[in-house]
Amino acid sequence: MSDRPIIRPRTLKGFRDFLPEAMQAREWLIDTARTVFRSHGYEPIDTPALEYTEILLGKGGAETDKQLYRFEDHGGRDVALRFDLTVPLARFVAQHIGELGVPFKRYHVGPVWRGENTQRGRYREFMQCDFDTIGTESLAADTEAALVIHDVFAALDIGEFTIHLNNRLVLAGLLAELGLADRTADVLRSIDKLPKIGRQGVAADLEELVGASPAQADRLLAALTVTGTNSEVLAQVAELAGGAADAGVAALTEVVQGLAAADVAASRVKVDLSIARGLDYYTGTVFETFLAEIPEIGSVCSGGRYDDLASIYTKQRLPGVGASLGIDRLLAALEEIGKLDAAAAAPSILMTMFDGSRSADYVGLAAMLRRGGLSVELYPEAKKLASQLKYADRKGHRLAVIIGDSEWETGTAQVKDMASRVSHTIDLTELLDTCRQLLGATAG
RNA sequence: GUGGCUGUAGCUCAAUGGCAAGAGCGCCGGGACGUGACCCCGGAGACGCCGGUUCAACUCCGGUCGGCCACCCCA
Repeated sequence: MSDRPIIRPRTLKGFRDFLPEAMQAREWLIDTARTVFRSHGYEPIDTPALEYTEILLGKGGAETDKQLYRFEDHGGRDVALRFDLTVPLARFVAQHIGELGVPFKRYHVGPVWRGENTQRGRYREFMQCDFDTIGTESLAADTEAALVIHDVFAALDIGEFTIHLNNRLVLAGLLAELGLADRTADVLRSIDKLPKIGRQGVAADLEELVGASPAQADRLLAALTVTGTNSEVLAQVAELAGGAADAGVAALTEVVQGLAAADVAASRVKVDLSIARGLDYYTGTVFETFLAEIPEIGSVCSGGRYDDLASIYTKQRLPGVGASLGIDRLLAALEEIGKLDAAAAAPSILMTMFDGSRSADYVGLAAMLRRGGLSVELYPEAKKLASQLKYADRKGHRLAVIIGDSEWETGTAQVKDMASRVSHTIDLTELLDTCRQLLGATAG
């Protein structure tokens, strides 16, 4: 015993520990996404957490905008932690595209860091999960990206969802037609508030902040709030834009038709011209994904097409399309609507320990069961049985194997079904079969 | 970045300017000493940190480090 003062255990603001329950949910989510990515031919990559600051900031990048964790390393280099996975991807493809070839499809799951203020669902260290196709302008890649989003959410089986589609060219055409093209960024920021402050609010915003005339605001909002089936919406918008949006409308049409051909339910795809976010950055198709049960948390998977990923690192033009799954936001949402229970991967058998001096025998039996394809955890000490069973209960084990002095003497074992509390006494030689049978019987 | 709220056992929450800070759940032990529900008994365990006011602070004030909420900003 030392009387040294102890250091208070704590984590930095915005940084989190993950307990097993939370971590299992994360792994389930990421594993599911990974399986879908691979099924479409996306390959995994990783890049360093730390990069040269100039790589991350690019030319004249505003450090304050990115809330960089930036410092000088031991060799005097100016370095920083990555704040997203897109910039590292740009550097990565610029550096390796020669050996990779195009099209290059990758997914990347990893932590990123931003020193910004924390709030609900926003941390300083958080996980991003991106997938992108680099090096092709074909709309087939856009369609595939949307299809991947669809397949991920279908595989997660967490209720209905809708992928909202827009195309930057449609809005660009509309704005050009209305004479607002020179104020695109401001207009987009206002449009973005549509769900929050409503049509009246945005109209006021457009007039006051952007300087649009009431007529301009009205025409723009009329186009954005067109309703109907996807093809009806597209037809109306084409008309409202007077032909200026034709390229965007054609692209959207092709993606929508592609998804239909892949048997994606029409209810899960919605052409939505009010999606403005990210349009600054994207140049074509734009996606956002909403969960039917909990739309208020916003998009849980967003992305789109960009013309040129890596122009600051290479002269080769590298267009691409991809999206990012909001892991933290999605998990928070699933917890809220109680969809995380199924995620707990329960181990199946707890081997209790009665006599510490025979621990080798318990180890041997547990190993035998594992060779038989079962998951077995051996309790590490000969604590009283009630404690061991309680532990089994807490860990979600379905069976407990109990072998004490009397069982050793008779060459038997007790196999206890945790749920029914029924204990079966069987011959030791039947242990594997009995466990298999009980697990099979209670599984369905 | 701005404003508001908040910080008591592992968790969720009480009370109080003054010698002994309570509960439920959880944990440990026992009753039934080899069977996880329930019940009974017993036990361990806390005022985030620093400073100030005061005869006296867990309680008031300030700071700090966290947490929550709204806004701002951004994907």
